[in-house]
Amino acid sequence: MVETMRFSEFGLTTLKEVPSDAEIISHKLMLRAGLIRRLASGLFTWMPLGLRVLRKVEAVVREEMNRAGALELLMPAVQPAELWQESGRWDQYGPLLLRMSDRHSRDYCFGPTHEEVITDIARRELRSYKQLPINYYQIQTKFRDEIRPRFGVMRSREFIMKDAYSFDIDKQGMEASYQRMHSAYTAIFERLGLKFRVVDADSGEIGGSRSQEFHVLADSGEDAIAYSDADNYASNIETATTTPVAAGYPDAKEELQQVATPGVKTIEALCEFLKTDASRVLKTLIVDGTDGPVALLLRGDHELNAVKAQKMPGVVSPLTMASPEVIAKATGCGPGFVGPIGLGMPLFFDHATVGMSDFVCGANKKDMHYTGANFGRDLAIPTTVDLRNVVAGDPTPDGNGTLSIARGIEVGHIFQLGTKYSEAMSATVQDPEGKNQVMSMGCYGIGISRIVGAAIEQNHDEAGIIWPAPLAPFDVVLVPINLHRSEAVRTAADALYRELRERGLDVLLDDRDARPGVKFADAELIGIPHRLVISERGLAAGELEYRHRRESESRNLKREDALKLLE
RNA sequence: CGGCGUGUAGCGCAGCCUGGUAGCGCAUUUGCUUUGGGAGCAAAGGGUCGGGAGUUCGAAUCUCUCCACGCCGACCA
Repeated sequence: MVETMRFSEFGLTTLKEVPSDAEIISHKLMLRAGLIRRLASGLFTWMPLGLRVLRKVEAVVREEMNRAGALELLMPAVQPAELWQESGRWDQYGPLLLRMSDRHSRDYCFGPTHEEVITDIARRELRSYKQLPINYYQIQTKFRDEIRPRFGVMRSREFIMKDAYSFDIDKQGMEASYQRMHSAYTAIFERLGLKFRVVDADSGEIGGSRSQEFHVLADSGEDAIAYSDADNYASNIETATTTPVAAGYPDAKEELQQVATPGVKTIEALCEFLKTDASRVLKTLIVDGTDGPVALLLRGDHELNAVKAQKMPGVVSPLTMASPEVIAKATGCGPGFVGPIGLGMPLFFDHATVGMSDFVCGANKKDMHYTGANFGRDLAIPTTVDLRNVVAGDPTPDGNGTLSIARGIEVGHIFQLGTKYSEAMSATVQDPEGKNQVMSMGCYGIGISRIVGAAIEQNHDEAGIIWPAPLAPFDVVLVPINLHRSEAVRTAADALYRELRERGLDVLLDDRDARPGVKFADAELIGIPHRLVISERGLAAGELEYRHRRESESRNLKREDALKLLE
């Protein structure tokens, strides 16, 4: 049966008004253009038009993965708890993991990722180093019970992901496999026509050593990335570092003084109250530690970086701010008035506190702060560590460039896992000497459904979506004017429709008995790259009116020239 | 998980304060007119007013409770 590409039979309903819960542009446009419909929080149906786009993304990903030598398979979405207990993640993963049990009260989860399953496959299938390297991948529905699903398919709970897992005999092999995926990912995002950037990243829950993220650049992105074109440095803000600008400490000019600051608990309020700047305030954050609370000290205008902080010795991970009760017990005052002077707990000072003098900090007494505090006099000069988020203008780690900050949507993430899972689950092969070796793994994800949203964030205008050609649900839309009244238009439209399809193009024929304005508006909303208008007027002149979705003016072309343009 | 907010026709909303048996726009259906940028006129269909309980002669409206959804926060001294 021939696939229907006639608008009247396509079951597409577009919306003039947007459901009020849509926040970002891609979510709004996906609903208006009829790509998706929401079922429940974080759950979406892909409607026929949206599914076509999703399939196009999959096709590109699949082609490039195959080209890179990866093997496609399909694992179950539902996974037994035993495997997760074996890797230790059943207890570690937390509420993001959707757990369930069957009629025999056996525990399962809906897979948020598949390291355990693939490692189980690998330890059963792979016996010899001769079978390596090998890279398995799948395109699968995943479920993560997100704290707060939002932005449509960008942060949904159920989503489609391409995940790949490489197995090598040793670290060198793993690094080569990783590099191959790095290249494949670069090829994928280039082919999809998206502006993206590769950045260093934290490996988080998954674990392992090296990891990099692929970000589609968009202001609505949930991640901040720090980069410098001067020396090619790029990192997620979670892991971005800078060079400590190690100045000495200026001599103290002020005396240490206690001042009453009743009810002044925030840096902002403190600056207002004391008429000073946040950069002249030392802020003290108390977090839970393995042996009681720990203090983290930052310049007042800097933000704590949780990923860095939870790596400090004695700090619990994930990072948890100490409760007011704990703070009161440890400091004798409530939150808002804590300072490092005379504070009896481990102190970690951020690099950027070096060089602070005559600063303001809490006095460890309710409603009191110190002014004129100085290192070397009021408290010892500390060794400093990296605790904060970098900010625009900071030098790059090697000091050759300056950091800029951009926002991105994480669409790909590649990891060098090493032996974390293979060791826990005894995934070994025999090496040439006949000894069992634990395999080295890599894992590589691409958010298929998220890419659709990300592409729209990057490609739209007031009228609607502007698909990059490789993602477009249709290549061409035919808009016949007065189709239902003009025999000539109908004949020409049908002929053109057949001819273009024979040439292998995805053609949408807008055969609705609607006014031209309605058809134009819908064609623009759903973002088809090429538009051909067929009218009696044009036919008389042997011409078709052509307009590319990115162009603002249409032009009349001879039929043959128009066809050539679409090749 | 905490704070705030919202649930009334497929979608967007009004009505709720001050209780009296539900309305507007878009969409849908029919007819006529119109036909190159989201047409006009006329008519029609479509609602357990999120669920339950209560107050009342009477509840979309007041009270309680549950549910769903959204926004903000969970980075702060």
